[in-house]
Amino acid sequence: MARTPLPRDFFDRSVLDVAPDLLGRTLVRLTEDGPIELRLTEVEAYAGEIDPGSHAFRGRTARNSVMFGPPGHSYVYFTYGMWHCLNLVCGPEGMASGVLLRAGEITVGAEAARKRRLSARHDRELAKGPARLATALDVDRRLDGTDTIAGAGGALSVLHGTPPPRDQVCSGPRTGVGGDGAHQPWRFWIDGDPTVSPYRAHVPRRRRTGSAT
DNA sequence: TTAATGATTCACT
DNA sequence: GTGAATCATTAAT
Repeated sequence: MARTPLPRDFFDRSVLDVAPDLLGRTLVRLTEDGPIELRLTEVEAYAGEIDPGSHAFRGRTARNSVMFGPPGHSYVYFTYGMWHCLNLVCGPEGMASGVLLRAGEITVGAEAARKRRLSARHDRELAKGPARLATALDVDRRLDGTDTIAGAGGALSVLHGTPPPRDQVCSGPRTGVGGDGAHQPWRFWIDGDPTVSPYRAHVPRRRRTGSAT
């Protein structure tokens, strides 16, 4: 049961139902170094065009077009000049909602993950944060739009796994999200898990160039 | 331990 | 031109 792939129906629901339900699931990434498996411990929901924190808030663009497509596909974006982040698109199609995969525990293929995460001092830091997770699993824009329901042999898929008891699922404000959507408790994590990333409030960035004062 | 800051490319306005 | 769903490093406590 635990190794049964999640069906398309799983993702074809409200993102606020899918996000907490993804905790404890198994993400499988087939790399050139072999399979890497990850137990999801932290996620965030982004509710499409009604959510100021979502990339889809200002409508469809070349970058976010996958979010407007069918559920169960991956949405990968590039940010801060060097990092990638991995999302799973939720339904219904056209809602442009998705779940950001923020952290997890590498259960298979830690050796392959370490090769890409040389700064990690402990294995629990391999995927402790969304950009670290993407780096550890060798995820970049080439995987944008990948269908995770394609089944075994696909570059990316999600298995049933072992979800935690309901009372171990916590929720709170999303990390690094400012503006009107900042207060929504749309971040979900497994209570007490050592691979969950630390919360960081949104900080407006100062201009690089420009005069003193 | 926590807080502050530079890195570095791309998409969008 | 501006700012970004972040990370690694350094400095301060």
